[in-house]
Amino acid sequence: MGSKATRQQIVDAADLLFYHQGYAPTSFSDIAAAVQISRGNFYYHFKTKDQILDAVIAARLAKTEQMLAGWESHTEDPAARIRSFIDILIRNRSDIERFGCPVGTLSAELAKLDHASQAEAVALFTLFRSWLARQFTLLGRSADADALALHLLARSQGVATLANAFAEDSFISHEVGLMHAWLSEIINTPPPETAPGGPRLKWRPAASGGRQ
Amino acid sequence: MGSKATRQQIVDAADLLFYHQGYAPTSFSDIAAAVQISRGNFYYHFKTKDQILDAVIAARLAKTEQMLAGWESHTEDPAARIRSFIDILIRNRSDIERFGCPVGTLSAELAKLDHASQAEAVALFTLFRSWLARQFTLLGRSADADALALHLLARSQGVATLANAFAEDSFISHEVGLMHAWLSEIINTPPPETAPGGPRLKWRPAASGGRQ
DNA sequence: GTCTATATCACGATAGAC
DNA sequence: GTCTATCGTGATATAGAC
Repeated sequence: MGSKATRQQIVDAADLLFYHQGYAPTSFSDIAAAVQISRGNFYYHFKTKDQILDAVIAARLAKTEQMLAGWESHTEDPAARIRSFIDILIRNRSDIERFGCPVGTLSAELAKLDHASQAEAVALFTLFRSWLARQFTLLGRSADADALALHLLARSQGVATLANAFAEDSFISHEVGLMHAWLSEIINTPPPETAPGGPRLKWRPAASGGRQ
Repeated sequence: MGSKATRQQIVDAADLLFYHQGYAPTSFSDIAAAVQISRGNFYYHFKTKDQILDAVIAARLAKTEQMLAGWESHTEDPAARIRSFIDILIRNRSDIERFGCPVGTLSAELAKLDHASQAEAVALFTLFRSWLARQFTLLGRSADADALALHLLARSQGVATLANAFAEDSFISHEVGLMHAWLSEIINTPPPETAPGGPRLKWRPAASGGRQ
């Protein structure tokens, strides 16, 4: 087993533990035990705990970029891409009910700790924010694309927080339904600061080429 | 200075520190330093850190009940009461941008810690939830009052989380505007599972007695 | 009720053998 | 690259003087 494999194992284990337990409460011993290496060996790969955090955030950024790129390549329809985002809440439901959203809870924890890497954690949010804003722009909402992106991000964050607190059966699916309805209304509503009858959609469904 | 005063000082200081730093990262020394007493004296009032947490949660519950009762006594209009809830985001904006929502962040942290008092932290959410549901019931939405309460709670939680991450000028006020608009739409929309023309509002504004 | 002093332990981090 | 052994610190918590 090479060094890269061990380093990767550490990052993966830390990623999971930071999500499940939080950053501050997770000790080197916890991570070392999960990877089944000694604490001493640990310091060959990372000098400080902060370095592990940075590596975990970098890994999450890369993984998230990959996911967003995957959604973009999967369909040309910006609305369908946004629906992929909304449905994260469904796909990750059991994890969210137990541990909340990995982005939101890490950002909140680092903010309280006044941690130097908080800005990098927020970059994870920015990744979603920019990507969503791009999709809304493609839908002809360039004027308020960023506001719509923030709104949708906030909605999903709130659902994650309350699902974590209450973990009730139909709450997430109900709220996801509301978010889909909201998106449909956005699509069928003229954008702000544009006279009715003006350019409505920058994106139009292809005649018959769409997968869906 | 009597013992009750010292105990109260400890609870107040712990309340603030748990909000600002989080529960786990806050040490006895931090609290003792804030109250300016010795660590030894500390243990005369609280045997364990968990006991302080319980006292802090109990204090928050009492304070929240008082706040909600105050809103109820201030106006008979359930919609105005709900607007008081929404506007917390405005009133506490600077704190929320720095530390997030005290209810949501504590609940999330205790969930990750698998802490025994997590249920009591969730009780804080339940306080708002039941209160909001009662107001929606008064508005004639008894069929979906709880769902509306959860929805509004989630919206405000999401706004708090993103305001904490980004802390941008107009985000909170913009989202609060959307929440007010949503409430107005709720009021002017026939409730579900009730035929149009049926009972719409259980509460009606007084002929001229209202303050607003 | 408040203090000083101390016990005990886990933490992050280092040194050095292999 | 991995290990054992260990240091220094700060944490919770206790004991006992005042």
